[in-house]
Amino acid sequence: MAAVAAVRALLSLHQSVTLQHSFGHIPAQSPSTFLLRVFCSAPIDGNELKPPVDTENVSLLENLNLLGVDVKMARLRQPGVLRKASTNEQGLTRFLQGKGASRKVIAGIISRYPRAITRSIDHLAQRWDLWRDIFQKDEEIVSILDRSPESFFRTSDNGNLKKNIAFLTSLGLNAKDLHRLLTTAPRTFSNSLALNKQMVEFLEDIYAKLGGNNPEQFPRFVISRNLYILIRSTKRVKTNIDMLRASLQLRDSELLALLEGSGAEILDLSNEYLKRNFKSLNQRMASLGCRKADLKKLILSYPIVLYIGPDTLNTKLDCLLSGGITMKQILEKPKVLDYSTQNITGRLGELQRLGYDFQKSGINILDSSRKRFDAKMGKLNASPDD
DNA sequence: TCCACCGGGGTCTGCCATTACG
DNA sequence: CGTAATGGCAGACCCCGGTGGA
Repeated sequence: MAAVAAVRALLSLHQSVTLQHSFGHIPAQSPSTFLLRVFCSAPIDGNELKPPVDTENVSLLENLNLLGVDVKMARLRQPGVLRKASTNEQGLTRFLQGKGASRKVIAGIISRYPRAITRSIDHLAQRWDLWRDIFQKDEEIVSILDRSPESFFRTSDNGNLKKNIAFLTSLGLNAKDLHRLLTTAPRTFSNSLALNKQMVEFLEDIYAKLGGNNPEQFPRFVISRNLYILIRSTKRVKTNIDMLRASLQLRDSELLALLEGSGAEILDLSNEYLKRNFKSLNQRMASLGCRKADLKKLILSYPIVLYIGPDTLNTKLDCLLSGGITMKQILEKPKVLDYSTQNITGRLGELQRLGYDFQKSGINILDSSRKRFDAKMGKLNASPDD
């Protein structure tokens, strides 16, 4: 998801700017003058507002600096950790080094989730082994810690982790599913067992109420379709389901079919986002002369359409319509909306150059892999009047 | 041999608020 | 009380290929 990545980058840029701003009154200085300052200011800590550094563990700060940790960032995130009398940054570092993590990665981990240095070696080893039950190589785990240190370190409850794995397995998730889940949504495994159970029970419940036949299969189905579901709140999922049911006036059987199909993939969207996308799609279709029934049919047959933001969706529709494709064709083959605007535009251009007639030949050609599309283009180029 | 149908796969953290705990 | 643990939130698509029927 390039868009997400871009937003992330913007966010973190913003964060680092605000961070610099909020610490603007502390001039950049070497570790030694920094420590000197701490010592000098310590005796005179009156009742005026003072930087939090006075009570911080000075030798800890020194260690962290040596490790290349961004202490400012750490202080911003979990200030309490820097005041602790005894921590395990050395042990953690050796441990992670032993697993193949670079200095830089380790520093990044501590900077972003300082509490990591409060975990004991025994704890770390045990947790690592539990993750290794799911991952084949230490390397994979290191890359996840690098990506999301919090997922691994946020809780110290290894028993809970063990129970989660057992619970997820009991739902029918196999080794491959667990691997995908832990790779994609590692936070799931740090949830309390109760929280995970709550979502699973919620799903079973809804499914049973709608008259589904095998409620015990349903959670596994939803999870493997939507790996993020367990790190969302039941409130969010419920609100989305209610919203879809109400605005499309779905019968139980229709809602059930939706949830059993690709509908599972849009359940975790934020409530506002789903609403906004729905509204925008509704408006656009109305302006194109579609009926309510068309909208309902589209969403039931291709729920993913609601995943697409208003701007992207409208651009895609514009491209397709101006390329000589009708709304009717799109409604019959909504999967064409799956492809990126860039992909669609590029293909439309290529096809136009060949004088491809969508009314005659349909639009299936747009829904194909790059390889297949190119193969088809090769053929069309060889015999253009086909 | 072709192509429509269909399902699967990648991908997602870092922060804040609240509650639990000592 | 301070810190630790935990829950929740915003953010916002794309692509590939097996397969069975024509």
